[in-house]
Amino acid sequence: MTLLDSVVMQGLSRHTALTAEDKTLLLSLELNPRRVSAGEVLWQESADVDLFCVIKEGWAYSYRNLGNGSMQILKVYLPGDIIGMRDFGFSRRLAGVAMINDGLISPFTHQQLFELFGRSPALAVGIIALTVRQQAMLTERLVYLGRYAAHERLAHFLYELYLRLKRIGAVEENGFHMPLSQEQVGDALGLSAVHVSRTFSMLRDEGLVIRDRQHVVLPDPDALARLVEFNDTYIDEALPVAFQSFAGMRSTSAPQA
Amino acid sequence: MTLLDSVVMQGLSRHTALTAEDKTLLLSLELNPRRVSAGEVLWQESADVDLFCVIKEGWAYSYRNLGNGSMQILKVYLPGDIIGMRDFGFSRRLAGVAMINDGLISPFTHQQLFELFGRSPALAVGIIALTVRQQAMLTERLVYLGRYAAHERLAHFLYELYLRLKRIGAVEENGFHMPLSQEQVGDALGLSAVHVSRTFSMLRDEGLVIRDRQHVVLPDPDALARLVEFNDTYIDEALPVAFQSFAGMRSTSAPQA
DNA sequence: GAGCGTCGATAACCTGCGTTATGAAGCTCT
DNA sequence: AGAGCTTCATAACGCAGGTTATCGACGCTC
Repeated sequence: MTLLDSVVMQGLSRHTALTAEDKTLLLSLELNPRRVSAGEVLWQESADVDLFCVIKEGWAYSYRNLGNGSMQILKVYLPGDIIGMRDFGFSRRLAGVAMINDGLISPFTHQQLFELFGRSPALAVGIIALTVRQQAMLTERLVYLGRYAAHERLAHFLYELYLRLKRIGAVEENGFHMPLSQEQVGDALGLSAVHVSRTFSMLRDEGLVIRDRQHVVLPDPDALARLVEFNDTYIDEALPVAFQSFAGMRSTSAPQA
Repeated sequence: MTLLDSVVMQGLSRHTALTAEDKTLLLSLELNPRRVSAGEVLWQESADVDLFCVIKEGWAYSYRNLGNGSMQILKVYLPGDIIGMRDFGFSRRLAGVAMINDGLISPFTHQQLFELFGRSPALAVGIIALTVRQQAMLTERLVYLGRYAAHERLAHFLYELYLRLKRIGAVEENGFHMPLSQEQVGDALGLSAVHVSRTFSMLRDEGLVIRDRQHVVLPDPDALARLVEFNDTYIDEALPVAFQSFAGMRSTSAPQA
């Protein structure tokens, strides 16, 4: 259902125009898919940076284990995301990555990535743009951790998931599957599991979030968006024009407004 | 005292080998230096991304103004840092940037950057590596905001400044000039100014930080480093070998261990 | 050198969130 | 279907850190 190419290409072609050759190159990244099970650690912090992955099915998260025994989840990855690009440019992993539920991933090497970059500037630009956007999401979370209260953090987190899932067609009637435990949500938001539970109850009482086990419904997404003043620049905005020329593209389509 | 080239090149040559032509190209970025005064806003959030800057003198910070009236400082920039690369790949600024004290900056355009990238893969790799490291520092701050107490955040913040300043020769006898107000430190760490003051007093009482107005001394930096379990990977680590070949470098020097 | 504005220290008070505990509901294994 | 595990809801309690206020020290300008 979530084929690698369709998801990644959808993301890329949003930014740049892709030739048939580009598409073939992209597909070459997903030649070796592998089943992974819930909880499986793809790599640990400080491990050598040998490969990156595209998630085809399932959710994953990157995390840091801290000296005081707690964990900070840095980012949640959904189908179609590329994992590990954060470590591009380093020789050791800055964070571990683990699967949240069962899934299917396609690992590829540094080598493959460099080759793809060398052969297609358009893809290089597209992949770098995706990476930059992921960093922007991290920055957004930083702002929330620093300056917002628990209910705003949680609302923002859920709304971001909602938008990202909608883009990959995983939202139905404003509802989606959310395989994270409240403990994990807490680790992402810098809250205790207990307080996440309290905060869910609060959002429920205000009619903003309905949740039944792993199913979440946002009855009025716009109301949530207003609550968190959601800044969606980093999710959808097109590349600046200067990029197009740098990529030396045989582009036929104009960037979106 | 802090010439652009010496600082940036020092950072770059740590990662890659630079030819004479590379150095000339780099110097071309600093042809139009401009004096700026304390508090001056270099650009606002949402402004068009037209240029980037190298800081030659003075400190700056990037920030987000929030709907609830507070501000989150994302990152403090020191002499030799490149500002604005966070927005590379976007057409609007994701954050504003303002000067902390009087300084000297060298703005350069998208155009110049692309040209430099096209002419020197080594410089492209080096600059991207610098950008990636800055992102890693942001991630580190995110972890601290999420999971550490005030005294640990402050200690980490000061120790990071100490290391970065030492690299550019701005530390003398474990002391350095720190032009941030406690209000600004609070905005960076997600704390109130009052609590920053309390926390400074605490660290003073424990003999870890001595401060007199804008002068900060860390009597025992190693003790501080242990307190925050400082992870300095992202500050000094060399590029992975694969990068060297990708850059197609006429390299004569080997990367550091 | 008097007046003013900014910055920092400290105190008093309040609250949001962490911690610990308990019980209920669902999941898995046999 | 019962044992044991994990997840979640809710309550009781304590504390770290926010808020407000006051005062002193310093750095401006005229």
